[in-house]
Amino acid sequence: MEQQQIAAYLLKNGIRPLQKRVKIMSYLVSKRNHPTVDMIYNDLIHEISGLSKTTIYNVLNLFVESGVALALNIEGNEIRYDADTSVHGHFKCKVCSGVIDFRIKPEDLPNPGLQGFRIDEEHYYLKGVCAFCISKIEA
Amino acid sequence: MEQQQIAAYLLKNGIRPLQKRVKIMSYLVSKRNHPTVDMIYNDLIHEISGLSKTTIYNVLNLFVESGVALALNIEGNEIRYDADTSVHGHFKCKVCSGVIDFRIKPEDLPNPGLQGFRIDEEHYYLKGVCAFCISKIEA
DNA sequence: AATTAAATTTGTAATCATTACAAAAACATT
DNA sequence: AATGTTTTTGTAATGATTACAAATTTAATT
Ligand SMILES: [Mn+2]
Ligand SMILES: [Mn+2]
Ligand SMILES: [Zn+2]
Ligand SMILES: [Zn+2]
Repeated sequence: MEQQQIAAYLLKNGIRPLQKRVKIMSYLVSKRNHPTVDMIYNDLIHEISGLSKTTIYNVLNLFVESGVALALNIEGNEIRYDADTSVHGHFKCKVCSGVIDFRIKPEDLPNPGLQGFRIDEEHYYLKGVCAFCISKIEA
Repeated sequence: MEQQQIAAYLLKNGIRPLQKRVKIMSYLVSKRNHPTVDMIYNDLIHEISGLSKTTIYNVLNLFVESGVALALNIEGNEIRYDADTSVHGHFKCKVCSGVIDFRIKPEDLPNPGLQGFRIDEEHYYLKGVCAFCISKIEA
């Protein structure tokens, strides 16, 4: 996606499309790697000189509050971020610690039967070992 | 459940049923409140004199590794523990921060279609506002 | 283009949950 | 009781996140 499109997308969601915000969203959208703050920082520090980790925290928190990113809490010690806000599932591999998507139809998620509750977010997380790591172990 | 039964249950799962371990598991089983380490500590410190928070961490980690408890990472800044290791869903209320169960049939969870993957854990988390908090807000 | 006010970013310090570690205590075995 | 092993404890270290005030950038106005 072009930086232009990303700027327009942010603007439509009430976020002023400042340079660093566009770069961070652009990173999320293009890499699709469910990164941690540290991963984003280590990748973007080469591209954006004088980037602060605090800025990444600020921008990501803004993105989550504004609904243009999801914060994934698959494991207690790290938050991963996702620009894909559609309903989909996540698998985390214990070996390579990669997080990958799998598509699910929202209507296929089981009905919780919680009468009178307001549901804002649904997360479906799986943990295990990915096919790539299994094949490496067997070899 | 009796302390005797809990001791037998721990033993069956390869855990020596020491006093503090039995008390902590007994707490989890009877309260069913998905507590944090701090909640357990603040409740049990009255009952067990000289209890250390480190012990609770040690024991819970042992429980999770041994498969008699689940660690729930619904939000990034806290881990909650659950002695119910069956497949079921969790709802966390943003207002009262309570975590409640909802029953789901394992076979009702959508198929991720991850060919060649080994899946060890499945977590289905919902977030929102519970019926009780909604009724309080409306009143 | 210079002025100004508001919003954003930065760097550092503070916070909070968790883990590391070594000494003390409890436990089991002889 | 003596010995060796396991568990618990208390404190210090770690690591991720937030708080905060100063510096910078941005956008609007002269
Ligand atoms: Mn995703
Ligand atoms: Mn539960
Ligand atoms: Zn893997
Ligand atoms: Zn509530």
